[in-house]
Amino acid sequence: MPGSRASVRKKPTKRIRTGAVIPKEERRQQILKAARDVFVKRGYHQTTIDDIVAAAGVARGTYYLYFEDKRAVLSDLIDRFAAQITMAIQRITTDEAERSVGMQVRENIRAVIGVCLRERSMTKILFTDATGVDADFHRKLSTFYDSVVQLLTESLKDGQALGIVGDGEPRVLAYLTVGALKELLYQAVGMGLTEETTEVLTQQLFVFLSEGYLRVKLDQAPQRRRRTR
Amino acid sequence: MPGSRASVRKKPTKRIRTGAVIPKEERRQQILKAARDVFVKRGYHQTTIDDIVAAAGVARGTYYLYFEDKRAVLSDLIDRFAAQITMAIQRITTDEAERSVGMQVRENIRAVIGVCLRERSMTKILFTDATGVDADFHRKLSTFYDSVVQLLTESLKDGQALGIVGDGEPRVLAYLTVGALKELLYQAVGMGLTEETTEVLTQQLFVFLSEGYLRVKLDQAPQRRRRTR
DNA sequence: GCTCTGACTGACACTGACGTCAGTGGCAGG
DNA sequence: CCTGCCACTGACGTCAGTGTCAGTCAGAGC
Repeated sequence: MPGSRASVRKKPTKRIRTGAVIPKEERRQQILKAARDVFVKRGYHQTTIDDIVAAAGVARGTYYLYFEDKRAVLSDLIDRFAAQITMAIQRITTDEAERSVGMQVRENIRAVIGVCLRERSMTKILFTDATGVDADFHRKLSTFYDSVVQLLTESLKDGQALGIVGDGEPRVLAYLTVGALKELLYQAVGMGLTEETTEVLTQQLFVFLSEGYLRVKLDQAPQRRRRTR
Repeated sequence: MPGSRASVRKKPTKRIRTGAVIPKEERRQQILKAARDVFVKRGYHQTTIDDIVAAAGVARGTYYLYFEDKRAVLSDLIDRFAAQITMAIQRITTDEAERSVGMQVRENIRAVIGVCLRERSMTKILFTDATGVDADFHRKLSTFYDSVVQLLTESLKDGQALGIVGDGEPRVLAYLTVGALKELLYQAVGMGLTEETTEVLTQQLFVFLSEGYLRVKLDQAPQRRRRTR
């Protein structure tokens, strides 16, 4: 097989567009941005490398100078987005007097919603494409989710010890919370809601976490504490 | 191109396995079941038709006798599953005295969780693969979700009129509820929980919807009713 | 026993996406 | 002006997966 590729290559047509020479990192960004846009429009699985390079205005070969394959761009995009979300979350403290726990919780909700509404494209990609790519990718994603859930779970456990959080399996409560938030964001982004609605959504979720919404008497099932009001 | 396929076909090797002749519908089920199992194991996008027919123990050609393409099996599987879920949900009535609204809500939660834990594979497929297949499929899925959300939204609206449901935008509350349930199910299935945990999960979600879990004073934000306890 | 039917089979032709790499040209340094 | 460098280009070979269809065979009907 060595050297057997002695065939004459047709010279690459006439004109070579030769995009302006551009700082490395900038070109990388250019491709990432293009990929993101195409992913949102067509969906990750429907997208081909050709789609991406066409959108980025570079040649197929250039793409492979910056990324291993299609997964690599997605991976990079998700990493950055996950980092943004992680950074938006602040660990809750009980000792600092100026910001009550309630305020801190609210602040976290607000921050996450803010990031997701600011990065609408990425939010959509995270929820609709990042899932079901392949086993490796799934592991990566799970790790991210787990870290969020883990943090939340611990906070809830602490909260329970302090009587700030009602009872229930902390991990389950964490899932319920994250699930509610995810769906809210997914739908918000899908409906085209922008950053301006952050406040409203934050409030709704906060109230939901604080008091639920069912005001109903259970006549037969085991009655739980506090049904008076 | 017409007739140009005049080449001699090699006779299909020696032995033709020729699976027993079997009632049409049965064979269809056989393929569906095999597809489901493979989808769960490899994920929809990683699965090829060859994987499916190998698992089903039929020939490639047979597959195309029963399904248009790969999407078609998935579509069929999801349709059946969606139907099961839809049927599990009972519209809530306020007039019948014997089963309180609370019980009916609980019953619905229990039923949905029951179906999903009984059909673990399908639950996993629905949540991890059904998303991001293609535009048409996405529309189909959205229609299903929307019908569920719509039903829930209307129920919540009715509930608010009766004072059974706290205030808040009904549609948003519906999203929060569905989101919480989805995540709970996804994680439960992922952790290998079985039908036996239905009761526990139902209880947790019900309590969550009834009273949330945050028991915290908001010192600065607009105070909402009922913070005493 | 013979024929006819139709479910079933699997080799084949085809396609579309992939990753490569020989070649191009702008530019910095001599 | 020349030369070497290197970011960039795009045509090419490859291949995995698809859908088809000529061919096979089991069993029903005569």
